[in-house]
Amino acid sequence: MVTKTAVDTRERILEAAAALLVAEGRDGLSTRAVSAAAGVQPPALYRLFGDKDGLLDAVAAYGFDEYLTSKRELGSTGDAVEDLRRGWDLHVEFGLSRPEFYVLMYGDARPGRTSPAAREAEAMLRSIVERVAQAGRLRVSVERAARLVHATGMGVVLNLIATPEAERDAELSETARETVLSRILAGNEEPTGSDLPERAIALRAGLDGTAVLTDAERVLLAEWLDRIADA
Amino acid sequence: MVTKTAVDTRERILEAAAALLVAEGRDGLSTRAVSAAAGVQPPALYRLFGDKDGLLDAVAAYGFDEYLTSKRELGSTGDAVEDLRRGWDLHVEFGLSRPEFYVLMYGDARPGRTSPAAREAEAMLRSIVERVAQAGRLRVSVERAARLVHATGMGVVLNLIATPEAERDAELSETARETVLSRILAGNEEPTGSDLPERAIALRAGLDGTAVLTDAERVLLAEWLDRIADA
DNA sequence: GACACAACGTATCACCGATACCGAACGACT
DNA sequence: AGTCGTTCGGTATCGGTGATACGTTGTGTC
Repeated sequence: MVTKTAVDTRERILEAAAALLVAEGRDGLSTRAVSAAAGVQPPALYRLFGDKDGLLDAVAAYGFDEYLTSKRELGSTGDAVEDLRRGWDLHVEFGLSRPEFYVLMYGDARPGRTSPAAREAEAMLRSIVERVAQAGRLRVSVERAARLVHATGMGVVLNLIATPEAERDAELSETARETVLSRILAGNEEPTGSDLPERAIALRAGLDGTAVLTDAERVLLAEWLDRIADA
Repeated sequence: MVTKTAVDTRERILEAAAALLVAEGRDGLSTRAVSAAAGVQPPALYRLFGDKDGLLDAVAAYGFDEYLTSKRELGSTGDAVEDLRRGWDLHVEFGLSRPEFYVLMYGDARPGRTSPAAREAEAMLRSIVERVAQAGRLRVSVERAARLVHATGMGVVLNLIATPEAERDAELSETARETVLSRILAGNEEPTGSDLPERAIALRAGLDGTAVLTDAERVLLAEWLDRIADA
């Protein structure tokens, strides 16, 4: 048997804490229960994690990383937008399949504080968004796009977690995802056909102010738009 | 002096707890600190609120209701969509001006649980969304619209609260709001002129499927739309 | 082989949520 | 009117928690 290093102890504590979290919920994560389950004395936790909050942060990051590595087949698909969709879905899937860890990451909010695991997730998202921007498909700043996606995704997952499983809206995540994407991506969304009239109406409503078209063109355009709108 | 009823005691406890929450943060809300600040014995809390969680729920609802009554001038404007916007802004404003209460409402998430204050906010939102639907301006179900708005709004506020004040995106809320509204509302938003190119792009993207225009008309229309889009 | 230093384990502190139990005040019934 | 039952408020305390002081043991170094 090789020497038992500090990193081993740390890993063992995190494993025990994660198991305890799944088995007994968040309230079961007392320093005593964790130290007992890991076969360690309470002070060891404080030496390794400094604080109970430090321990919780570490447990959250541990669960998150563990999930990520278990899904490591998620590589880049070459299409940055598709990667963004996958990232969203992976995020939601993590939240729903390991709600205790997700809540640990995002749930106990305190003003001005972000858990390291949440920051990690945010950084991953940002790098994907940056690739979308480099592909020329972003229509807002990387900063804003990342924030919008992150905030919305978090809200959706927390909402789903808080909703009893039977009452959940199965399509909420997808709807929110496409809604946000339609806002941040350059306009290449698929034509649904059904909302074509709305687009025509919207365009027609703002037509008066433009100087791009001549009066005659505008009159004819308006007529066509009305036909599309009434179709 | 009139008789000191139980409801008075309850109110006094909630006031003291709310003050304590603002002054010392959430960790300061111990049963002992609250009971001492309210001039009451610890068991009284359990008689009135049953539980510490019950107390926290009551404090959250107290702070939320107090904020609502302080902003009671927010009546119906007659325009349901405008009311929805105001409701969103009021929600965000509450979260940012009283983050401790907001976090109490939404922050300590637990799987399958929703705080009464959050349910109250959700019910208010749903009634507004129902009025939007009655006005014929909703494009998805009331249920889905309400969930989408609520989840997104919550995500935005929690994100803002977690972000240090100096780094916050001042327009994040408005962007998210309009993004969600654009998804759930039927297309009759006011023309701002500046997003005319987007409308032209949107229309052009869906143009191929329509049989309302002749080929020649479509070619000319596409040309005009490109000019508008590039303006 | 002795020593300095770091890691470990015991014991304990102050505090927390929660409750059992007792006494007093109040109202109802005879 | 007097007794009694019931409900409410107060004392004291229980088990448990986060955190740490301090003695002890092991280890690497000179």
